[in-house]
Amino acid sequence: MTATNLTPDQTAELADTFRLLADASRLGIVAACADQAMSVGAISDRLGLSPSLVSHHLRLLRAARIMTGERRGKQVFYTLADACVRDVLATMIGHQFGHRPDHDAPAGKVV
Amino acid sequence: MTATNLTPDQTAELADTFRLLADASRLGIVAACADQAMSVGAISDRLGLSPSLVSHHLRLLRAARIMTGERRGKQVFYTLADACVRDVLATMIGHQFGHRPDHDAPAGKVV
DNA sequence: CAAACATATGAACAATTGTTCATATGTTTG
DNA sequence: CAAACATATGAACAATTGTTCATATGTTTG
Repeated sequence: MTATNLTPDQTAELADTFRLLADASRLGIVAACADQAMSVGAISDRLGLSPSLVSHHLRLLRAARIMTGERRGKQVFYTLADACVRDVLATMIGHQFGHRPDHDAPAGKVV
Repeated sequence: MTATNLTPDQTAELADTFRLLADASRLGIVAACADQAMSVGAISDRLGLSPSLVSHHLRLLRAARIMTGERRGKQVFYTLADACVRDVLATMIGHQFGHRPDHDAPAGKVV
């Protein structure tokens, strides 16, 4: 399946997945849990986000099956649900950083 | 560089990139141009989007250096700027499709 | 069982953003 | 140069969404 042949439905679904990675708080949560499972409180502390906010975001990530949570005592530990997002992150990190994107190129003259 | 060690700035920057892929119209444009350069009009026809809308989106994709345009006569042909997005798309398409995501899992009981 | 802790949820609001419509800019052809 | 075509841009609006605050649910410990 090549990227050119995506059905509108597949495109929309894929866009939905990207949308969940398209917020700094949420992406931070995902990245923080990429290597080891982390409790909500630990994520909250690490990223400096309120536990409530982290929980809200985790709900979205759970619903999209990007992350899963497992309760251990009072705490709930979250990890990436599968290798997919990890791979995407690895690809992005490998490419993205190195050439400065320097936002907002003048758009007038294209050529 | 592991995903866990992203600085807040890097996280925000990466999220910005994901945000551009997080809209069905824009992702459709990117996917359509993944294999060969396409004119604005051709993209517009293929996806059933107004030329104006396509142009607006292309401006964002250009500014983020995800796509580049080259004028040939009256038309401007667009392609992916580098292999990065192509790789990300390939990774996503490889993983994502096959296991139905079936949105909105009940969130109450985590375990 | 009550208290303390950890996480989850709902409502409300500000802010962002995708789309449309009208118009401008750039390019070729008669 | 005027007309026709292709693309780009700006303003305006509806809709989506991230965050906060208050409160609820779940779990352990005295």
